[in-house]
Amino acid sequence: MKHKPTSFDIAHLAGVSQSTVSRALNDSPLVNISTRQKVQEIARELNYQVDKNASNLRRQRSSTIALLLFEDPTSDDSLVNPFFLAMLGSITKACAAKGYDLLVSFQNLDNNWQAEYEDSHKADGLILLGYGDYRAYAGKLSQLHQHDTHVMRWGAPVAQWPGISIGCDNFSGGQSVTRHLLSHGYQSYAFIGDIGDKAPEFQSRYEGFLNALGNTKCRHQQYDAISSEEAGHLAASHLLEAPAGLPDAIVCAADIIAVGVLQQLKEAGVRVPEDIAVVGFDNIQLAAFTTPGLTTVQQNTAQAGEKLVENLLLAIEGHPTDDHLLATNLVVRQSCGCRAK
Amino acid sequence: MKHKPTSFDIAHLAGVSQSTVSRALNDSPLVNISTRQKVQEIARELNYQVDKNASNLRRQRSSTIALLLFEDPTSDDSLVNPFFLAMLGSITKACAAKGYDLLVSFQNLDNNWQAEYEDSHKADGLILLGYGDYRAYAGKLSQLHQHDTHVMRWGAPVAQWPGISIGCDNFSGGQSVTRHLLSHGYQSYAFIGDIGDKAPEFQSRYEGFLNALGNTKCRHQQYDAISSEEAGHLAASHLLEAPAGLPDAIVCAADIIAVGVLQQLKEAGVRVPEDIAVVGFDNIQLAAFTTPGLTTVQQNTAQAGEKLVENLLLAIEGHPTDDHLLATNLVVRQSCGCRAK
DNA sequence: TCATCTTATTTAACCGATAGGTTCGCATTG
DNA sequence: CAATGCGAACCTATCGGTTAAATAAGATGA
Repeated sequence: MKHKPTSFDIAHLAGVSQSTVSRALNDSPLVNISTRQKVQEIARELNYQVDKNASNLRRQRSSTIALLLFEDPTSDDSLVNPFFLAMLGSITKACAAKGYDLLVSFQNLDNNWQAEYEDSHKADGLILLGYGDYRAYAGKLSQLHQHDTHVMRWGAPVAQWPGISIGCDNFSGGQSVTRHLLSHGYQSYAFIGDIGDKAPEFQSRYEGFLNALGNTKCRHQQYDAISSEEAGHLAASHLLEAPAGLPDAIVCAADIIAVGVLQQLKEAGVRVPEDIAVVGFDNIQLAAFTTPGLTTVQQNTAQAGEKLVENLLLAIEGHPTDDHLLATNLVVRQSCGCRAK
Repeated sequence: MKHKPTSFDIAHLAGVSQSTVSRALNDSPLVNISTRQKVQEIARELNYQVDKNASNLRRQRSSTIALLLFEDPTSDDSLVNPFFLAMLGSITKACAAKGYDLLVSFQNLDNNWQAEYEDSHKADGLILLGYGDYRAYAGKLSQLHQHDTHVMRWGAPVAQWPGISIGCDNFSGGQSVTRHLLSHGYQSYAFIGDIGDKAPEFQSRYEGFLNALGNTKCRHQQYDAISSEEAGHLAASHLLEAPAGLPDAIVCAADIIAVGVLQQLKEAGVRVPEDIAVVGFDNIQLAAFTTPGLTTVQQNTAQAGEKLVENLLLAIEGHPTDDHLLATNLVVRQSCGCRAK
């Protein structure tokens, strides 16, 4: 057998027409159960596989989703990435469960995603996973939206931005980790992380932080820092030099920042958690290996992937969906002052 | 304009036949340069994109490569993964550069990859990226080979296994890191890592280790360990209990193992590198954050991705290729005894 | 001037599966 | 006995390109 078997080959062997084969393989009730089985049997023997391209062409859909990862070249991706890998894993699995394939690509903002993937029928919809300076692609988003592309974005919902997004509940995450610190009895707090428009996630975390402190008499301050170790260094040294002295606890908007903070404190001879508590956000794998182990907030990536895929498929089928927030999970280690396990 | 523009729409607008449009868009010299430009101009205005499915169907190729990640459920993937993400990044970029798309999927060994991807014309070839117990899929490999699937595998070449593989030069990597330790003047060595058939990479690293020690009078021993932190713990405690006492230096077959070793040594009150040197292999991101920083061997993932894609495309085009080893790069930190930067 | 060769386009045959419409055969019913 | 109903399988147009083969118009040469 030199050439790949087609449905005609099966039709010939089964003594039926080719269209009957197609129906039989799709388990159509229009064809008698016995012929159906006979056809399927032959298909199995021949190792027959329907040609995806022919099928897609005819059905005008690809049963494929494109996952676009876009990165801000200025950010240190080697430290952020693991989170996306976890997402990738859960997204591929969710896609597979729904019978969709996943096309993955790293993108820059210049590309015309709509044209590249949806117009060409390479994919039925897009999932955007990005990090870095978000403002850069707000314009892109509205463009996609205008084209009626089926898009699902990972990240915090932003009122001004068009389209649907799925993200973790940064507010309650920030709230719960702060409450945990409060339960230790700490009186003064510092939040390290940008809270401007370009970092909506950090902003929500900060709001959760503020909300938790709410009616307490605790003092608090805030320092800017992008998502990087260096920014953590810098912010920590500012804290160390502050005339007011160190707070009891530091809430970092991201684990990477916390890692930088821990290093800086260590250099300065400040002990964690004896002298000061430090917590992060993200639960990157590194968090389990810092000394002391970093108490942090974990995002449910498995659920995130499922939700993204699920809602995207709904959108493709024409059902309207809405933004969605996923619950976070407090991961307690030692940096908050809890005893070692 | 309600429906997606097709080549017929362009043909109509340009006043030429549809086939001329197709040729013009493919920059065929068969069509006059002026009509070519006119057609391309119109296509641009309409935001036309060729339908990938139609094109693929006719050309009998998909311009897509499938990347199959398969994992051994017993291994702790959260620690191994970052390496694969780096590979993923370089592979997507290499594919994009060659005009190929990348389909990504996590797989288990039961699936019929050949049928799933190549027979269905979803992809023109496969790249296998796996870890864990390699024996499990040796059989799978020969199956693929029998089917003449176009496959490229990441990993050490194994004589008995069919198919081509691209891997890093584990031998010279093990050799160079061991030589570096020798330059510190250490006299006795331990290698931690499995050296059986199921871990061909570790085996090569071990051989490099032995080769470096070669004619020296240095003593050396070896302990089994799979690629996990726990295995590192265990091996280290064996070392600590050994009547012969601790060696001067430990070469771990993987960074994760080294991380476990470092932890165990720390608990036992053994200082690194003052009392004993420890080195790893892989340069996982964690290696930069251990205390002390882990000296290790880095694999060139960017080059690896390129080579995998390049050779796979060659295979698809029918040109025979051969196994390929990539150079490694020694990353010196403090755990080997070198001063802090 | 007519035959010959280019060059530019068009015609038409696919690629392989899907789905709407139709036909065929057989059983039921007025 | 002819008319009707119905399930099962078949016929055929179609999806949107690609490309070999056919054709038309224009240029070259004897």
